[in-house]
Amino acid sequence: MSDVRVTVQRGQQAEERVVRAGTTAAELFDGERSVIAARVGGRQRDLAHPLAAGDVVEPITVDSPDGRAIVRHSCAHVVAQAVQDLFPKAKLGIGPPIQDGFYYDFDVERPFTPEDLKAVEKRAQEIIKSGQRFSRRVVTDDEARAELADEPYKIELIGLKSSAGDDAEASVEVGAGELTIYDNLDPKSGELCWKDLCRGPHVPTTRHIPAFAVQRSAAAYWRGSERNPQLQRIYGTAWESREALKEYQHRLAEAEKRDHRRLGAELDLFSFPTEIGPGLAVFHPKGGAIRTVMEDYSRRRHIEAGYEFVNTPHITKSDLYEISGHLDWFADGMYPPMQLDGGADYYLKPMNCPMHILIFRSRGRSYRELPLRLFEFGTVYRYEKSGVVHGLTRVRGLTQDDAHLFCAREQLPEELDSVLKFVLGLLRDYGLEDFYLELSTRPEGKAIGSDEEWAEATELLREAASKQDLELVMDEGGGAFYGPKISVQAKDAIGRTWQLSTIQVDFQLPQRFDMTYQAADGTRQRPFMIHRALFGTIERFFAILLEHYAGALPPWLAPVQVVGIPITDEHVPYLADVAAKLRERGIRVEVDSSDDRMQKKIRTAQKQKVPFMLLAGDEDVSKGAVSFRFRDGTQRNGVPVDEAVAEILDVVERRVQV
RNA sequence: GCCGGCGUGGCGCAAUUGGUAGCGCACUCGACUUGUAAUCGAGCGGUUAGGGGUUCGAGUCCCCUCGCCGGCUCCA
Repeated sequence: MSDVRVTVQRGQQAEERVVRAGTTAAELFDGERSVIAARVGGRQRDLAHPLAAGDVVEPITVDSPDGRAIVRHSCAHVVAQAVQDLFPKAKLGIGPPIQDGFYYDFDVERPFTPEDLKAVEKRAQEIIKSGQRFSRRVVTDDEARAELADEPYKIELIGLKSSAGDDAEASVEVGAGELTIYDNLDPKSGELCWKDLCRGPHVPTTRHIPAFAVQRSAAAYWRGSERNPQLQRIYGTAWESREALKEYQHRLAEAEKRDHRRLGAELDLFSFPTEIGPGLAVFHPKGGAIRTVMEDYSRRRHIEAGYEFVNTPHITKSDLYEISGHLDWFADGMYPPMQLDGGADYYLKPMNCPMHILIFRSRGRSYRELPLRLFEFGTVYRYEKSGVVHGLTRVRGLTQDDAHLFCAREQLPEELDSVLKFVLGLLRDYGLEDFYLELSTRPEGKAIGSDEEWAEATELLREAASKQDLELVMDEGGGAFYGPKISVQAKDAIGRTWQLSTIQVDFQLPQRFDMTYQAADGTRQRPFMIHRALFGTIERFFAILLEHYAGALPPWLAPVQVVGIPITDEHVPYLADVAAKLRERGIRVEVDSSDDRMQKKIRTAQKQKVPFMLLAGDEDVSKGAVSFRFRDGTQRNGVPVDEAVAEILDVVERRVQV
């Protein structure tokens, strides 16, 4: 056998190695237990892959993003094998790795019960322990069809591969080019235990799945279309170690504690009375206090940035949405109309833009007025499908902090740049720091306007986005029907991303509504329109902030900023005086004069996540002082009242977290 | 909209094989007056989401409706 020369690449370091021809990646990384696959010439391969002369080989370790995905993909196979062991009639769908885990879809006679899932997890554990080998085998389409005659969904995927090439939804199973089947072989006898159509790669044996858990089951449409049959999907997770799995489960528990629906009830912020209807929230006094601060600060900043405030009604005749085109696209998502005034259809308003356009159109407009920036906290109603309403993040009645900017063509680049800067600046003031931008382009098949208009609008947005010194991600086909959009994606305190602000360039509605202004040369010109929501919706942004801060809002946003806690009843009047001083300066302060003991009052305020507790007993009273207790449990005693007031005011005015 | 799960006082939970609803927190009243996360006692509060059925008897079993939860689809 001849020798071949290969390059082992580790990060920036490359190492030349001479090995026997036919040497596998596994042999190359012999003894490196964390290596579970390799990238050969840029393509992910099994460790059993034989190397060829000139190959550049990179190890893929189990704790890398690619490595985890491979472990999860392999674990999905094990779960599928377990399911078919326990439910021989189950037909396989697809089973890809996803963020933090994997799923596998099955066509089964009845949905899985919690007990079924326990049994599946147990069986999967046995399979993992048995150390079955993942063995790759290239097959022709016809061979695959013959072998998988009992797996109708797999057959369909093979058909997709030959017709559509690299179909995204089928890619994990069949990939592009050659078709492969992975056999799971018994380590001792070599006997075939299970097999699945799959592109791979996989870990060498099931023992290379260090830690996993079956999480839940849910229905999912085959190939993501509601016209297709529903399959039963099992979600699971897998990690490089038991510790990593534990940490992940801990993260899930933390996220659950931050759930805004839970915090909303615990902190008495809002509720969804069933008497009102799904997706229709009421804000309680404390939630109302937060909203008011959010809105007031936003208003102030909008005034500073040259916006003008408008107000528009909540219902309208259908004409508006016929002209705008919303009725063509979104009639299903609107509340059905009421017939009034002898036959006119009145709709609850699902969008503010047409109304703002009518304000623009209410009189002749001059170029001197542009850019005209109209802003409104506009409440709209959308008939979201019953299965999708979710806390405050997906509701049926919502308030957009909606602005429409009307400007001349040559003002667009400057206006887009400044609105992006404005948006990002304001989001930072609310405590979000980590952003990236997403550019959504024309949605195929459901868009109005010419290719040229779309291209121009998209390019304008791209230029504005590229000036912001932020990562820009493309979202092909994700735009609205009337124009492309930039969305601002923000990461929260536990690393989840939320789509917040959207900025859209719209060439269409100004045409549809025949908007004009008079230019300097006396001609009539068509204005350009930018749609912009900053929070997106107040309700949703409220929820995001609540989860970001885990309910412990920074003092400027906290519904109750200060609670006075007397050591005994005698000290209530003294604290009432302190509270009055704070209240005069606009601080939201309460004195707990209940007949609870002082310790209990501290506990109560702590659980309500109040930023400042001010305690006062004889010692403080005699010195004209108060004692601070902060949310983290630390305290500062004997602070002169004026100093305490000044400190609280300072923190609130600077909008910092404590 | 689709699939599955769930629905017990304001909140969190309990109630052996169907036998007639209980606890903690909160709330009200009383006592206590205390220096940094729960004082003690008493009391109020439920047609077990709503409706129908099976049964001598239903919170427990069956059906329908409503709502919530987890997903899918959707998201102007």
